[in-house]
Amino acid sequence: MGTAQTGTGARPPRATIIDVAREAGVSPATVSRVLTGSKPVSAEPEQRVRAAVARLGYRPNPAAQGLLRGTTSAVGVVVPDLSNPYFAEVLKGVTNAAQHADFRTLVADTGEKAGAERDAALELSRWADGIVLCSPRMSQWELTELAAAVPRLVCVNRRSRGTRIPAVAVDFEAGVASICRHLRELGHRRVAYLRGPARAWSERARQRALRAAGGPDLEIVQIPCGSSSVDGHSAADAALATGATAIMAFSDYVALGALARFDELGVSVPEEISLTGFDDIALSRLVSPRLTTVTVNKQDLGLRAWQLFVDTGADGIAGSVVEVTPELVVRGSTAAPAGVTSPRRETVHDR
Amino acid sequence: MGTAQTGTGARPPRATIIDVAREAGVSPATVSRVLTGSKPVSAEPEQRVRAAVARLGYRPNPAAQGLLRGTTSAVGVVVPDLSNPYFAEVLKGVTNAAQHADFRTLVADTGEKAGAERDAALELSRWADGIVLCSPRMSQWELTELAAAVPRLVCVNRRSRGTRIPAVAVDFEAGVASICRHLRELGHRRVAYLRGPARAWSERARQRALRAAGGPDLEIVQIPCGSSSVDGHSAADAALATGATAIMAFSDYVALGALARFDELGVSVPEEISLTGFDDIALSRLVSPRLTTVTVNKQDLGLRAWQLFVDTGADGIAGSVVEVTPELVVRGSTAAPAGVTSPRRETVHDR
DNA sequence: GGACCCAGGGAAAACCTTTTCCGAAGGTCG
DNA sequence: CGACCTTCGGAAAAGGTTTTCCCTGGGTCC
Repeated sequence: MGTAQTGTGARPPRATIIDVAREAGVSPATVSRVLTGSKPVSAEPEQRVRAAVARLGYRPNPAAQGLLRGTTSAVGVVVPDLSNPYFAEVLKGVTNAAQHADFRTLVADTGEKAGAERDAALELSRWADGIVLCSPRMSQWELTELAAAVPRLVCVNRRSRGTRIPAVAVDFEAGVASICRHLRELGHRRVAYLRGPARAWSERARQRALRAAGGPDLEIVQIPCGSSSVDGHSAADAALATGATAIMAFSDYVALGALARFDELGVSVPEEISLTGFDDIALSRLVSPRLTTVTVNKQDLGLRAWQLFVDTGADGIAGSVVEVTPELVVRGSTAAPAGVTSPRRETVHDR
Repeated sequence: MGTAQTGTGARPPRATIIDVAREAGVSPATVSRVLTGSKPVSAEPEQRVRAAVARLGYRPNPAAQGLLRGTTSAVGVVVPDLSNPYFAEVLKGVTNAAQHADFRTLVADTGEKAGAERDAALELSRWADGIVLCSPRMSQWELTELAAAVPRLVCVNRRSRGTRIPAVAVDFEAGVASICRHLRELGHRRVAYLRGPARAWSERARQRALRAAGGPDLEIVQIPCGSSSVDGHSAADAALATGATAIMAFSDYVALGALARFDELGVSVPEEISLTGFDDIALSRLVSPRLTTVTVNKQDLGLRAWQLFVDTGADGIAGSVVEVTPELVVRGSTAAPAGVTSPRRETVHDR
């Protein structure tokens, strides 16, 4: 009785617009007009068409529509690693926005392999009207070439100065700057920085910020590290050895690894050493002490990428870059260094 | 010089198979045969075709292929919440397997709204050859009806006894049983269970296991809770009030919330109370103490769902159900209750 | 040397929808 | 009352690919 086929066995071939037309006693053109509203249809045939559509459970074949319109109503999202909650959140942001606009989302995971990004994006772009490329690790040259080959390309967390590739990126420099300011105000003078992957664009942005923030009243010691929590775990000892009173990690993940190591070593945070992260992932609120970090709304990042995607005309113009300013959130993992009376300002909370 | 169009301005319309045929001096049929290998083509024309394809950067239009073949080479994945790393991992498993088979992955996020699942799956199924439905919250009746309306439907973590819907599910009962055994062997006699969402199928499976495991030597006290870490945080006090010596949480997330609460209260784990999770998410290894839990390979879950998807013929037969047995992993959050000398078996590690 | 068979390639249909073009009918204004 | 305009709906083409059908040419066997 419903529209759904509840039989278990052979599935009848899907009804076409011709079946509907026959059922309603009109031409296929009329059915199309009723469904798309491209041209008005008088009430009586419209009724018959709608009834026939419901009766047959007809839904237009997207392939045929796509063939004719030359457009797919889909957006492709390419991420380095779906296991990373950061990218999962960005994907969610894009998907939700796209769903709202009746767009489908295609997803590809490159497994953190820079070499796979190009092919994944190219392949996905056949099935989509454009691509959202998250934190691409590929070279600048490769990216430029890709942008020319893909109808619409939007980058997340990768700005390329020379090109006109639309991008939405966290303002890493502002984030690092606010962490540095926070630590300096607490009285820290020597900070160890756990570096991210050298090839990552966001790491280079952080380095720029560190050069600006470092100075006579804030010495920054660089420790090679990485982007995973085990990297942070391994690098923690070297960071301690520098004699720094605070450690600034590349990301929350890295910071959590370091935190686990300190726990093993019996080094108490923040009493003996302060620790900061970056990104504000969900876990950072669950560990003890809760992590002082910089928060970025990852779903918002995805949403803005979508908007950029929409704004970018099908002709591929528009090269706007959206910067998202992250916010410092002070929690329990930072304090004044031992021997320094904490400055009496309760709300260091940046805006 | 390369195949990619590096010009910045107007994008030329994509080359069609007819352009290639003209360029190679053959018919479109021959081009198709070269590319699909559907019929042998002699060496000399094949060379010309391949050269022309490379020169024009031709790639077949998937919409046209889909229209003709009646198939999309895509699989849709419907998840309750992409922010949940659990589902992100399952998605990754499906995507990787699909990528291997030259399939695209479409994704939809229902925002944990059971009412949205049906429509999302139905809509996605227009663009895909089938659907992988993760932890559906919808009613049994609705699920059965959906299975009839979607070409191929595979469920993850939801078995429905009456129907022949292929499914891959964690053996929650075995997981809960192994946790209970572990706690009993440590000497615990009274355990508080932080319940998951009542409507979740996996919660009902856990209840079955608890009924089997509970008995004179193991009393289980049920505490209403939920599935998020804040739920665990809130329910922790009630669990403590029961006087239980161990707490079994619905999931790792919930357990982490409870752990954070214990930290606030100054209740030490595992000395004063033992705590267990379920799922073994990445964070569980980073907190202190590290969480005793049951590990399930979420990507493997996705991979097996894909295999089931492949096995399920286009005619929709096959109703096999794959059960994945989770493994107990003992870490620092469980110990013998106070006053009980820990039984001397170092490796309680289940198989 | 002739007949038959096989392989290779071209023409055209089919897949399903949208949209343009056109024809017919009805209404309105002169 | 007639002519023109408007509105509605049908026929047909277009969109790009695959595949079937068929034809031609060359090789082989008798």
